[in-house]
Amino acid sequence: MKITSRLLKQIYKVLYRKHGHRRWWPGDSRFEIILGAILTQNTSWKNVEKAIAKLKLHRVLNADALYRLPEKKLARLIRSAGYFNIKANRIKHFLNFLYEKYGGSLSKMFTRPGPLLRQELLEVKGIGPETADSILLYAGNKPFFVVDAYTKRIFSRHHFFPHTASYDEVQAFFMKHLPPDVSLFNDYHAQIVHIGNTLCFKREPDCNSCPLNFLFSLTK
DNA sequence: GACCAGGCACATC
DNA sequence: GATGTGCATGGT
Repeated sequence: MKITSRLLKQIYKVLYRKHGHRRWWPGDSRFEIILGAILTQNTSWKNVEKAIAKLKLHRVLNADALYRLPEKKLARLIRSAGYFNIKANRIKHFLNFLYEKYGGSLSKMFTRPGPLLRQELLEVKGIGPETADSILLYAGNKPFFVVDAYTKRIFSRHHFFPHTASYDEVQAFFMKHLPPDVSLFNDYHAQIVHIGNTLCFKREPDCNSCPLNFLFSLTK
């Protein structure tokens, strides 16, 4: 318990020393962060950036404009992010939720206590646990640890938990062993994505290019 | 041309 | 509860 906690903190320290604070989420506004969280579902960030740039170019990267924009047009604008029909629909579901429940105000939405807001977000079609937690943490500054494919892959491969662990189990693991610090949760996830993006994923257990093998070699 | 990317909903067993 | 499938573009 204590050892795991120390190890997780140590891992973060090594990553922080190597990369500095990653300054996440990339985005100029809370609304942009939320949109990015939906657009990046199972999609590389580069493709999302193009879609966001297009929304900016067409001056619709705000709740009011997007709420009024027909879904078909939205789908065309976000084409580069992949799954564009599905994602346009998901964005519309979120906007309907935002307007019906909070009059279109993110400030109002984020006055809601974290656990309650998380529940509400999960009821929006198209917002699953990772997207909800990304919204809560990166747009709302609420201490929810974001779990993604890299987090599961890297840490299960190093036996912190079985690879079959569910999202909630993995999240509970990190939140049990780390203090509920928004800045720490913010950067920890960002660091994990960074090593996930930059290092290889060979299947050999002793591959020194694999993220945590690489980390442990630094901590020795 | 195969494989992957910062998931999610839905069907089926 | 676990497992499989569709959704889609763009980079390697």
